[in-house]
Parts: sequence; C-alpha cells; structure tokens
Amino acid sequence: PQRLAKAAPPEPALQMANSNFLSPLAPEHCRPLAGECMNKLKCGAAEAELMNLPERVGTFSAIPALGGLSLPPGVIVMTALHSPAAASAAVSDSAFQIANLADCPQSHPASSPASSGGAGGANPAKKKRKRCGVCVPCKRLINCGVCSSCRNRKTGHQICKFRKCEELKKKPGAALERTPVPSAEAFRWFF
DNA sequence: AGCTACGTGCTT
DNA sequence: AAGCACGTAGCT
Repeated sequence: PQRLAKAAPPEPALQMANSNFLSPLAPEHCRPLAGECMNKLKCGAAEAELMNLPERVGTFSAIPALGGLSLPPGVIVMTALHSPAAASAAVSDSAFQIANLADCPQSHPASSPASSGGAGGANPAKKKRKRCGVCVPCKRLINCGVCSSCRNRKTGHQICKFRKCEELKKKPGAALERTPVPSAEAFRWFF
C-alpha cells in the first residue's frame, strides 16, 4: 500500500533516472533489458510498462494522439484497455498479470521443479529461486540505472533494486504466496 | 561462451 | 541490519 509513496528512488538523481528509463527504450526498441519474460512480452510490454510506471504517467498521458505514434500493436491494445480516465493501476495491472501468467512458464510453480531440472537434480535446496513474475518489482521491465545495484552491476551482480522480486527478498523459507488475481477474473478484462 | 542475477559470506 | 563482492546456477 505504501509502496507508491516510496516509488521515488532514494537517490537524489531523479531527473537522471527518468532519462535513464526513456533513452534506452526508444532507440533500441526491443532491447532485452530485462531478459527472461522480455523475450515473450517484447517491445509492446516494455513500452506499455512505461505507462504503468508511476514516474511516467504524467509524461505519457501528455502524448497527444496515439494514432500518430509508431507504436507496436501491443501498446495500442494495452492503451485501449484502460481508457484515459481509467489510469487506475488496477486495469493495467491485471493486463500485465495476464501477460505474465500466459507467457512466462516461470510463473507456474508446478512446472518448475521438474522441467527446470537442467541442473541434474542436484541438491534441490541449493537451487536458485526465480522471480515470481507477478509482484510490482517483477512487472517492472526497466532498470533504474541509478540504484547501487545498477551502478555496481559489474561487481555486484545484482538486479536493479526496483526490480528485485518481493518473493526473493524474503528468506527462502517464507515463500509461497501469490495469485493476486485469479486467472478467470483476470480474463474478464478481455470480454 | 557470455550474460544475468540468486545465494552467501564478509564488511561496514 | 544493510550493503558489497564474489561464486556460480540458469539461460540464451
């Protein structure tokens, strides 16, 4: 609940953060900054995420007409889903959950242990956990570029602080709490 | 082979 | 307790 209030990066360089969000996207377009799901959600989701970012709402709602933009179809769809008035995060959130659940196998716990057994079934307790894909940080596709994790990427080997999965922040024992939106409920948005 | 990012131990 | 650095699992 208080997350929104904390959305602003602790670092003073908010301006820089903004340019950091925007610049990498437009030019390189499909740049797989986020890896993993980005492969499937691709550009549409990446750009759509911009809409979802609190920092960007103002910026993008100022864009005059979507019709004139050379945006990928996905963006048009997402935008149509939540009409200008419905900027409430609820709608786009659900849309993203659909995308995540549908496109990202990682989101299905049942399939992970067996299928991902690439490691040869070594000690299961030693297995790396994967991001849940549904929490707010997971849905974020862009690195802020200013947090310590981003700045120390070379030595830190850590994901952007604002993209760090809520589940992974918890200790391995206290996991297993998800499904913020029931799938049936989620699909109602489409019809 | 190279990259991303989780787990963990060390430092502050 | 939080942050950093490193090893390395998992993926492309």
